[in-house]
Amino acid sequence: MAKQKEDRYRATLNLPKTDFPMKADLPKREPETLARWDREKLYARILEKSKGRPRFILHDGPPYANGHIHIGTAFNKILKDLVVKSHFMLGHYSPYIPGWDCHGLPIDLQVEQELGTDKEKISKLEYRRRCREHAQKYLNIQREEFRRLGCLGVWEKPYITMDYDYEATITREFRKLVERGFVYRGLKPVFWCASCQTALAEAEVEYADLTSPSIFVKFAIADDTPGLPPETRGKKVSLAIWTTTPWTLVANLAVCLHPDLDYVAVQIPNGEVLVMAEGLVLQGMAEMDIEGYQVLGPVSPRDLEKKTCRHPFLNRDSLIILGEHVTLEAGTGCVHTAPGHGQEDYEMGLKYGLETFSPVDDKGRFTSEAGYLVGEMVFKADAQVAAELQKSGALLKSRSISHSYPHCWRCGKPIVFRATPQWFIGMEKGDLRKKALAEIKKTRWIPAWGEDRISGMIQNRPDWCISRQRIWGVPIPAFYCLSCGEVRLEPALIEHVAGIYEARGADAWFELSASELLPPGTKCAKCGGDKFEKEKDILDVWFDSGSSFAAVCERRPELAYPVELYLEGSDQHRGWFHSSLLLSVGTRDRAPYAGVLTHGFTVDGEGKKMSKHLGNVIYPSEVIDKYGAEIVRLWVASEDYRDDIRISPEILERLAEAYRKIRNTFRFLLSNLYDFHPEKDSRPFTELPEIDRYLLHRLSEVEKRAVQSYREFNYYPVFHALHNFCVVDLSAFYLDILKDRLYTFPADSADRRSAQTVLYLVLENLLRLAAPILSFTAEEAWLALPSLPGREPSVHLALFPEPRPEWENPGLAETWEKLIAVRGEVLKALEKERKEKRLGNSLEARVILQPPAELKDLLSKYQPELRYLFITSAAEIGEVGSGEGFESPDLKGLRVRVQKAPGQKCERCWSVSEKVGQDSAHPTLCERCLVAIKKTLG
RNA sequence: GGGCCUAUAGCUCAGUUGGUUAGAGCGCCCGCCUGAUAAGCGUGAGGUCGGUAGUUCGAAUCUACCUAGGCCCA
Repeated sequence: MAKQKEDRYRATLNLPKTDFPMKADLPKREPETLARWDREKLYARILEKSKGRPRFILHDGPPYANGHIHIGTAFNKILKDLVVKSHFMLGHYSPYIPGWDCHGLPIDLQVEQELGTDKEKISKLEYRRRCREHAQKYLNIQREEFRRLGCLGVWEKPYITMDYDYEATITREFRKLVERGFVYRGLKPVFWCASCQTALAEAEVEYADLTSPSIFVKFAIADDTPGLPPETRGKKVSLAIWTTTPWTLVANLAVCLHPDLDYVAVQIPNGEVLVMAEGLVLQGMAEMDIEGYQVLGPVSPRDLEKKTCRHPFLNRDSLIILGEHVTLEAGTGCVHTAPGHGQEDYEMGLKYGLETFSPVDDKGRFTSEAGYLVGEMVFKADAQVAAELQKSGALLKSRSISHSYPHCWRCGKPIVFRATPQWFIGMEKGDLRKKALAEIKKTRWIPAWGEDRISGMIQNRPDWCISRQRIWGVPIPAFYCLSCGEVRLEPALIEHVAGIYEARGADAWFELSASELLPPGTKCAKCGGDKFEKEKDILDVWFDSGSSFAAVCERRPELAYPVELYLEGSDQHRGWFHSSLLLSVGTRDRAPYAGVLTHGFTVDGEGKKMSKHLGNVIYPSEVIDKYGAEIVRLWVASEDYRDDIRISPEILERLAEAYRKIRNTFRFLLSNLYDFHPEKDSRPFTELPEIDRYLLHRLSEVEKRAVQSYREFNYYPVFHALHNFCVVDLSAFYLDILKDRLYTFPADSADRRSAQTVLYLVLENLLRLAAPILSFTAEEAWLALPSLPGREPSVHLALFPEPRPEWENPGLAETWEKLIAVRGEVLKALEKERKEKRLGNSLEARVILQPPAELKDLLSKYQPELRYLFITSAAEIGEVGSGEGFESPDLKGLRVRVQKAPGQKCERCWSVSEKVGQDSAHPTLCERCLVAIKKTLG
């Protein structure tokens, strides 16, 4: 209590007081808050409280249960949390059920690698058990990582695609598609390892240099084919093609030209004519060692379309087709096309109705369809094909080259591209493509260009190949008759299997025999046989996650179908949005969502992709350890997610600074509310001083802006509005001016209580507005608010502030904005004096204003307020001679003179007054403080 | 190579239907205060709007091309 001499009156001031720490200590405090939320079952209470309100469902896109989360995953989850929390506070029922995608290749491959050669020793069932374990392990890890970010949701009961129930639903959704006739079996080329006798996924293929034959071959065409120049008449004309896989010529069905490239007919010394792309003549002739050739004239590729050429050594024709994939990079511009042996070839084959011809068996040997080459290994057949070409005179040139070629990552052998039977969902069946496109139009895409993007993809995509030759997934529930080979893919049988899955999961497919999986007494409809074999393929994982609207939204009582929003990165236009749309349209004739929001990808400070190689990777765990999850949340809220999202040490440092400013503002507000009881001390709005009402006007503007932005899923305007309000309106203006009133006026005076009324309202409302973003800090400050019965025990149980029309006062705002502009000029004048070393603290000053005509009335009217507004000891209206004082460059005609304020500095309030010393009992106090302490001391 | 998208001060963002010296906050420089103190306040300096060429009386804002970057295909 014993104050120093110069602090005699300190005890009579109402200085700020609070336990709310300036230092956030987020990495330490956040886990404590999370634990408390857990204990108090905060999320259950939120759901309970909002039950019955209009639903707003954000359906979670399941991340893949593999590895730790990265900064992009964190961004995505926090963005979802902003949507969900803000919609709760907007007055919705917005339950969030997180999910995980558990089946699929990445886990399958990882488990396979971990097993190494042990894979051969264990059963498929045991293998799947290990995959399940792996998925569960990472699901648990990621769940903790997501929770640590402060994201709320039903974490104890998420949806999991490997749950038995979910697996049964996948199978039932598949059944519906079968029922509706979307599913068919067809051929499609896949990577095939002849040594392992297995199909390979893209990820299982490694590229390495390989020496291959490089041959140029003639495909003869009639000399009177339209599109050829007249000079070719009577000559032997051929399309020249180039290939590095001669054996695939056996399966050649077409030669492809680019519709828009220039082609020419070239006569070579033996009198024959070759057709090739003009841009490749020079290079091609050199490679074929042909000299002395002569270009006869242009060839029109479009005229050649659907004409035929002659297979070089088999007794059949090949079709001439057009494709945009043809390039001038190598070869001749005429591309040998074997639909059974190449992806582009396959697609071109579909387009032109060619057979997916692939006369090669599992072991990489030609089948009888290949005629005399039957039984021959395809790579070994290269030489025989070359010999055949030589014999028929179609071989232009043969040499060998070294190039990059796909190899099996297990056995290291070169692989082949080979057509195998696969299961498909037909895009044209039941107008699937058309219906999907129509549904896209009805959906709200945020940003709007998402519509073009996904429409383009749906427009151009081939049929969906849904079969995968792996183990870790949901089996395709087809059966094959062992005696006649007939395929059985029937709704009733599928439904039977789905029923089994409910109790035992899809493992049952591997555990039970075909007869155990089929209803008793099932017989082959064709041959009457009763022995069946199970399909070996599983479903594409996109089928799993794409079924979530059925497995989750329709089945969880708190959710519904369709939902309001799907929200993921823009890669999901090809992924989850896409598969969900096709499955939902295929089974229910509508999109599963009313809206789809996409965000960009996280990149570094320069806008470059993050990679270990570049050393620019930022890990969420590191940011959390250094700054806290709150800063990650602030980052998510501060960036415009429509574009790529940048993150760098500098960005984080800036955000940490912005955070400190906001936190300190909260703290300062709290520290001046220690003796304020909202119920009994609040002053009526109409009796508040003008500046207080002006501040509430500003607050209502910020509220409107922020709430509107939340409604539109725009978060960075909220961040900017809150930050700017704290910095500009509060810290630099209102609070700075208010200190005098808060500290020096009697504690219970109307003036001080008015100020506190505003501070309380400002803080209480700012915390609500900040809560979705600064979930930890808003809660911490909320709990430090002066107590008020009936207030929600957590800020996350509160709603956003209601609009306050009575606070809005544009006329008042206009007046005060003018005063603030004058204030700015006065501050410049004061700063000028300070530079001249004539002034330190502004309270040493008296300012004299000479206003221009348009400000004269205003400033005269507010003259008594001005000294407080400027935080000087006096402010008067008067004459300032030209050339004297400070002339405002912005407010034309405003002149400001700064003088030393006359009198002495009051020991208590520090302002300078000529009336200091009037009372001999308090010789160091000014007139204002005399009044104040008499009230305070009684 | 194709589809979709992005490009305003060191950072995060504003810039209505093209029209006076392109704005805000932060950061930075310098200074003040010491009753928000690992705080608070103030002044100031920084962009010609990714580049080029057009349309126009006039463009950051419209068009074309180019460059850089991102996602998805190939």
